[in-house]
Order: sequence, then C-alpha cells, then structure tokens
Amino acid sequence: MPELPEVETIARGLQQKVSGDVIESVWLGSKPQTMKSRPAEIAAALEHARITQVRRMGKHIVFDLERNGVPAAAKTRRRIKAPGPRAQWIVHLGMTGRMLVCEPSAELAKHTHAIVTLASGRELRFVDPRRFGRLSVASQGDFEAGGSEPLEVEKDRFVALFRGRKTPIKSALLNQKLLRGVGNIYADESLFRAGLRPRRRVSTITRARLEKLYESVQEVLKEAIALGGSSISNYVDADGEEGVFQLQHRVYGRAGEACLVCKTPIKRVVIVGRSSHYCPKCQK
DNA sequence: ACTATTTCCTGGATGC
DNA sequence: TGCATCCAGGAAATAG
Repeated sequence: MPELPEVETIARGLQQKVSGDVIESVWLGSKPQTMKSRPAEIAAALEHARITQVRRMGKHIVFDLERNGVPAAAKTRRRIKAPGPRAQWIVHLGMTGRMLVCEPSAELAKHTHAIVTLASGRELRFVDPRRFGRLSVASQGDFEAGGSEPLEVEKDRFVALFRGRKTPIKSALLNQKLLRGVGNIYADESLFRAGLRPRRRVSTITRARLEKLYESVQEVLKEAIALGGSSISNYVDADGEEGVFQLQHRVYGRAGEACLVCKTPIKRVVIVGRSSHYCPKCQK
C-alpha cells in the first residue's frame, strides 16, 4: 500500500526514467471509476505534451506537463475543455496501483487501465488490480491546495492543525485534509514513537506531546524514504526493487508479538475501519 | 463545521 | 482438494 515514502520512491524513479520524454499517444481502459477526470480530458491533456518533471505530492504522483506549441484548437471545438499550456497529470496508486515503464513488447499485465506511449519508444503503464487508484488531470497550481506536506510543514503549523479536535489521533493523522501522505503503516509507527495510543483523543494531548509527534512523523517518514519504503502487498518501486522499511516496523503488523522496548504483546484494534497496532504499556 | 460510517474492488489467506 | 468466506485499506460519498 503506497504511502508517502513509497510514492516518493516511485516518483523519484519515474523522474529518472521519463522526465523530458514526450507523450505520443494515450490509451485508457474502460473502467470509469479509475478516472477522476473525463477520459477525453485526460487524453487531450497528455497527448503531445512533454513531461518536464515527475514529483510527489502527498500520496499522489504528479507529472508536470508542457505543451510545445501544439495547438489544441481542434479539441476545443469539440467542447473538450482545452488543457492549459501547463497541465499536470495526477496519479493516485490507491492500494495496488503500479506505474510501469517498459518496452511496448512487454507482456500486458492483467488490470492494465492506461498505456501512455513515449517518444523514446517506451511505454508508461498504469496497472491496478483492486482499482482504488485514480487518474486525473489538473491545471498547474490547482493541486497545491489541500493538506500540509508532513516533511515541509513547520512545527507550530502542525500543532495548530490538530489542536482541539475530538477525533482519535490516528484518525486525524490519516485525514489527508490536515496532513497529506501519512497512511496506516506510518501513522501506527509514528504514534508508537511518540508514545500515543491510536484511540487517544487529540484534544487530550498536550502541546509538548504533539510536538513530539511532529518529530516522530518526520523521523519515520525520512527513515522509510531512505530505505525505499515498506514492501508489503507486493509493493515495488519503478525498477521493481523492494523497499526494506518493513524490517523496521515496531508495531505495524506485529499484533501479539512482543514490544521491542518492553516485551508487552502488541495489541491490534480497529479504528476508522483500519487495523491499528500499539503497545499498551509504551503508548498512553 | 465536524465526525462517523459505508462503499468501492480483487487476490491471497484462511476455514471447513 | 476445492469452494466459500474473510480481510486488506484510501478516500469519496453519505449520514448524523
């Protein structure tokens, strides 16, 4: 399940492989729920555009596109909203989404929902069995609004985002409108390091402890990025390499196993429909 | 304005 | 062995 560190790893790999390349044609599959924008709009924005940069925002991969003097007039006449000269292709991988860069001759994976052919002769393919992933297009800047980037937000702002909320801290960490990029694994790991139980109401947490959480979130995310993310549920990066941060997990997926600090068995509870793991002794 | 719950989706694991 | 059932979870939609 790609969260911030996995998406960062994938985006860096794609930046290496396809930035500067030009999109020649686009094929989109017939599963409408995988498209957040209208398919015709996605195709119009991508075709003949140059990929100037690939980067991550929250859990999204952003392809910055530039159109080099190719008039979109014909498309405009058909009332397909003309993509601006500086559009963005936004990819959300959901649970099982993959972005593959491959030769056109490469075997077509089951559940391939989009194929983008590149001027370099390669293809960029979006594959997603569970179909929680989404493709969309936006104008430059539109996507910047939203939650704060956990690795860029300042401490005071982080504290202000959470203060006073009645919801469990785990729920707040997963709320992408507050902080974007933290998912189930890194929420659990951050809470363990901050000594906070996932069910703890945000409003009962002291400012000092929220500051500790801020440090924990950054620490966990930075360590995970350095290790290429966590490879569970078949996650691999743009080169098919597995990350190794799962070996550093202290609570996630360790229900019933001994806490690495105090040996107390790790508990598992369900919050917001997600499994949450914590040490009942180390976390309050 | 918030918060909680439901829904979408398939493959791998588990159960009988 | 084979089939049915459960479970994983991000975020949009819905309900309170």
